[in-house]
Amino acid sequence: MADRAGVSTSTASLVFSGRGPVAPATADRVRAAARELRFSGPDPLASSLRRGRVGTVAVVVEGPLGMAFRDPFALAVLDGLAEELDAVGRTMLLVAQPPDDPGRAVGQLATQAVDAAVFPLCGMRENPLVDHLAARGVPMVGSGAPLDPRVHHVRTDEAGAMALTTQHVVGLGHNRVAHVAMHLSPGATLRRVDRRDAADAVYPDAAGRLLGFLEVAGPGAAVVQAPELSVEAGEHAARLLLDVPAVDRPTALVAQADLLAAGAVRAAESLGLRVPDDLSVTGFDGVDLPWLDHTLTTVLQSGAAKGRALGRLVRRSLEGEQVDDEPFPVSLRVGTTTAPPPQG
Amino acid sequence: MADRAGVSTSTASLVFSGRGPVAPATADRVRAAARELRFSGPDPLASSLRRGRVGTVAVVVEGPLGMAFRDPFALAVLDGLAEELDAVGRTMLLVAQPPDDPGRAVGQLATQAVDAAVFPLCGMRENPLVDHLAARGVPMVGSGAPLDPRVHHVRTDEAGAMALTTQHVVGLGHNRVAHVAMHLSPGATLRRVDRRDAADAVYPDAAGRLLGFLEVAGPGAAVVQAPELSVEAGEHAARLLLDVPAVDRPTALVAQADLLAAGAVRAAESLGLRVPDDLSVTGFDGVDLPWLDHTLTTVLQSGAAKGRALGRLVRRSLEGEQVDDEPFPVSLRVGTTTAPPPQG
DNA sequence: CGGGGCGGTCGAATCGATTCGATCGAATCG
DNA sequence: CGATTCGATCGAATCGATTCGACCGCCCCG
Repeated sequence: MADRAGVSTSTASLVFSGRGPVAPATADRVRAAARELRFSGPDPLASSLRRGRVGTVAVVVEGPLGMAFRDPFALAVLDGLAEELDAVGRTMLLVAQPPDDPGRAVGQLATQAVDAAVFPLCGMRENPLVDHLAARGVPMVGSGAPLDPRVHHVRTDEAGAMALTTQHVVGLGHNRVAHVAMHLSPGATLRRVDRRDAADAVYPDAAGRLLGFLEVAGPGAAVVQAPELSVEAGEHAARLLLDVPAVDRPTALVAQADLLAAGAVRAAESLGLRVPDDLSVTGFDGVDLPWLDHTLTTVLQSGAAKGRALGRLVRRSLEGEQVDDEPFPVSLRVGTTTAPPPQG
Repeated sequence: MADRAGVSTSTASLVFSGRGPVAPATADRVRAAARELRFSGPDPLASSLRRGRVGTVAVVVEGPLGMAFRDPFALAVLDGLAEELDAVGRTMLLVAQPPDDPGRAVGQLATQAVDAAVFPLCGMRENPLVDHLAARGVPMVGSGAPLDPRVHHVRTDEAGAMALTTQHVVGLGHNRVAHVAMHLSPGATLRRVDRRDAADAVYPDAAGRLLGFLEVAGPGAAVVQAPELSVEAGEHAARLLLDVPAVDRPTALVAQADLLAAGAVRAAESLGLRVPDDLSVTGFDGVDLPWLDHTLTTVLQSGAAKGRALGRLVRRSLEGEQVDDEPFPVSLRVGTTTAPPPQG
């Protein structure tokens, strides 16, 4: 402690925080003494303990970081969130919550002080972490379906959004429309699914989109679940749907994510199908895929804007405001991957 | 505080930390009282203050998060790091350090308690953050050139590694070999650079690789600097080198990163050049590019392994060991993007 | 039967700030 | 010239644990 400058700790504190009235001369003496003693500011821990806030917001992502951030959309959300949190001097504590052991994260966070927690990607239902944080009185915000009333949400109408692209291809005249869904639960495998699977789903965004699709395409439409959110997974899933006799082959593939849609485009090309002439493909998110030689027809939602919306919710919770869920708008972008179905 | 269970705070602490000897009956009473009062464990802040450790490691990345993590290699490093830190119960505090205002991050971290700091991607030289953290006595580790003696490094021989691919294409018979470099300094622009630029570079890894290339290819070889690490930037840079009369056109492009190399492949294809028949292309890192129809000839370094190595260095620093810099091995992977130069 | 050792519990000091109320001198005002 | 106010500074309580040394029975062994 730098009270070697001939002043009390109280005054030194006043100088560093810049709060109370301090004579300029005294302030200079304190700063000089601090420099001399190589004192680099007040101890963050002690300071936080007294003031009751840490300046840290937990960001919970599922599974390995490398996997979660393979999705450009997630990155954009993170960016927007960081921007908004930066503005109020908060930093992000990254917490990975492996789907196969969601309790681990509780142990991790139990010893961590945080001002708030964000579940930026749609969380699962019945997350033990939510219970823990609620007990500690930590405000929580998330995006995705409004699952838990203790979490404030940036809400997307997943079903309605998914209906946008589905409606678009149906409107183009397609009547053999199939669906590539994201994984509905942790550890999901590549397989066909249907309406009933939506009810058991752990991830409500995937389930919501699935229902939105079936609503428009009809309950009999073929659906394949991709085990993870990646181009490869999308390719495999699409191949399962496309590698059949031509008469049964869908003429349009509606995917739940751009990454999956990109995989579908690749699958089509490797099977000798031209997009969009032989097959229409749609995605979801509107991310930047510079290596893809098409502009995907997709549901446009700005990841950065979503991240900022989450950030604003955090800020408001931190200021003690009563916050409501906030709707998040999406729109249809018609690209170059959809066209009327081939003749005959 | 849950000493309503009829015990002192000391005993309650013993129960929660599981350290001292406590009668099973007492422990149960304490736990019951805790549950009853909805007490969710000791306050992390107070606990950290007393014990002197927080369980948090700062991870400093340059620029917007979304940008930093666009590079799959960076993600892999992060994953490896997370894995190793997880094992010792440490979480990661993400700190963005925008290159145009490196001082910002100091303000951010000044109010944050951390046990250690990691500069996972090669940091810049003369980082003010390093001064601040050194003053606080926070151990630091990083990868990249061993710039600052206060930072312990996982060290890669950038020049030697870059020589690997360069040597490979020269060995195949190429004598018009050009180079696509990463940005050498913040705010770099797409332009030709040469040996002299390496001396002024802020990012020593890019500079090291540039020197390694020139060492083998000769000081007269053409070099273009890409302004950022992305496929698009690589494509533009490559186009600058390739879109010239055929007699002047390089027959091999040696890139400093796989992302740039992928861009170079795209540039070649859009110019009607076949890879590897008309043009050989090499990369650096060995990341997974599922959408690329080639296996890049590249310098293989495991991002996950590098992250784990960083994590181990952190652990050892935390245990108070005297740690040395650690060399990190790389190897040449010959893929399908290199071949002897076209005849004539 | 008495002393040594041990398991269990408690008091009190400590970690390093923030902050409220008190104090004190000087300046202002009537 | 006395009373009031204001600005600057200081003391002490507080935030909520951890942990060391002390204390106290009880058991075991000589």
